[in-house]
Amino acid sequence: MGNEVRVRFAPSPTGYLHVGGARTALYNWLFARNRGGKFLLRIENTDVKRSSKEMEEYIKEAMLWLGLNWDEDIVYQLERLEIYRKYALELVEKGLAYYCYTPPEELQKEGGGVECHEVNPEDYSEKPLAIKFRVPDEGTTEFDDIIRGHIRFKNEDLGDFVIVRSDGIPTYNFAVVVDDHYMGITHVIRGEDHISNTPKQILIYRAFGWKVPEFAHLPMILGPDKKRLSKRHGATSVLEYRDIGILPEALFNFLALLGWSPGDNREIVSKEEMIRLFDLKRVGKRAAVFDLDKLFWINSEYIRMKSDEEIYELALPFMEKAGLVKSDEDREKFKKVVPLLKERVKLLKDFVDLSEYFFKDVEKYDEKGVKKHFKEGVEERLSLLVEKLKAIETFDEKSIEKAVRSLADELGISAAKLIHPTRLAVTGRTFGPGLFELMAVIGKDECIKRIERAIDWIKAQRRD
RNA sequence: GGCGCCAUCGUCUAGUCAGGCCAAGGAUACCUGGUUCUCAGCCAGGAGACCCGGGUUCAAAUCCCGGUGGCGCUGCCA
Repeated sequence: MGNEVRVRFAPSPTGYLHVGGARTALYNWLFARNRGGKFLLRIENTDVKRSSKEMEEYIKEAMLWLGLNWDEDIVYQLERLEIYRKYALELVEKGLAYYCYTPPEELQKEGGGVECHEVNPEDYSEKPLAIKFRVPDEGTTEFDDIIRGHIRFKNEDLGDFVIVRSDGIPTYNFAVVVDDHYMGITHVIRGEDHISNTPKQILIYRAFGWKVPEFAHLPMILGPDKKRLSKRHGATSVLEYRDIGILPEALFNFLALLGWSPGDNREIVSKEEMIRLFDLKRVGKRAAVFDLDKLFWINSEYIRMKSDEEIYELALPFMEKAGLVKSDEDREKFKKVVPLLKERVKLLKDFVDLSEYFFKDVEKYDEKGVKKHFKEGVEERLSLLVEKLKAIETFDEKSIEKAVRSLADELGISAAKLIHPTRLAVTGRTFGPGLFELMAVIGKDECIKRIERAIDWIKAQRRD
């Protein structure tokens, strides 16, 4: 246990788990698994007004969905208030921290700028006092960041800072140190936005005489406009990606490679490989833009790697939610549809759009397709095809193809001239899986019905 | 403003620590051609980057300095 690696992810339950936080958690997780250490979860709920149990549950759900399991009991900051208080008092006794008073009116002001000077607690015994940490006027505080190398701050630039608020709740910088020490954290892996907090935290470690952990500050994740990723860039919550049909393995792979690379040219890397190869020293320094296109591409790769059965199970809920699959019969049909569409989808939810005509009547025909394929004389050709189809006994891919091609031969036209109008008649669309396999799934009677309906529709159009 | 971090194709990146193998490699996205009944895919090809300026060196994407730009922090938020 002495040199066991222990890392943590410490979200505050004030919002959903967004992709930036997820990547931080993921790197902590990979690092712990790589080193055979422990990955811990701490809920930083000291911002009582904005924290909620609901958000905590969402965060845990998102982590588990991604496969980021934590090893020990969750630590809740709010349950540890007396402990922070005790340690803060210890610093006051040592003269390393002091009480200060600010009139309540002043505290209402948003955005800080509140002045507060050292006071004698006995003179203010009835009034709420905050505790401030005393930063040395001189010298520097330095550390070696695993990712960024040596970083130095002048103490005079830091300035005294509040460690316990007048309501008795500790501030982030103080609670983090007390908790990380208590949890035995050996490596603090977090976002680059915490670099400037690090010297303050180191000063606190030293004030207690505690061992300072290693630090690794990860680059930020940006939106396409190079601004910090936020809601206005669209989906940022991990669960939103689940809900459009991103596979957890795909998001995991994508996020892991956003800032880190195993060094070879691979883009698709299994979780096991990542655990084996992960190295904080190979994490990049510069902020990365979150590229949806690449995520979608990775997702389509993962979809293709899975078996038809697995994809059926994963996509079924999307189909049921959309109301396309309602019965056992529908489910049987969808099982046959999956292999036809698996290579054509980027997201699981794409199955809904692309498979609609398997489950519903064709209500309209693609406009451009009509101009291109429903030309003079198609209705006769389609009628002849219907006759051929009616004669088929076993309505499978082969026999359908034979029927279509032989008719084309007899008419002296290219098969394409028959195939495209038929696809439009049967699916309403100009693109999709191979016509013969698609028709086999839809079934003989339904195909004939749809073609006849199309013939009627075309004739009706001619009259207008 | 102050302090800090960062800077390779549109995007993700390899290469930077240990300067030459880099007239900069891969992936994605984009364009073209091939394959197929269409689409997707697949195959082949194309266009596309070392932020700028100095310096060190026989040699710099790589080291040093300056500038510029982006981001972060600057709260009794985390």
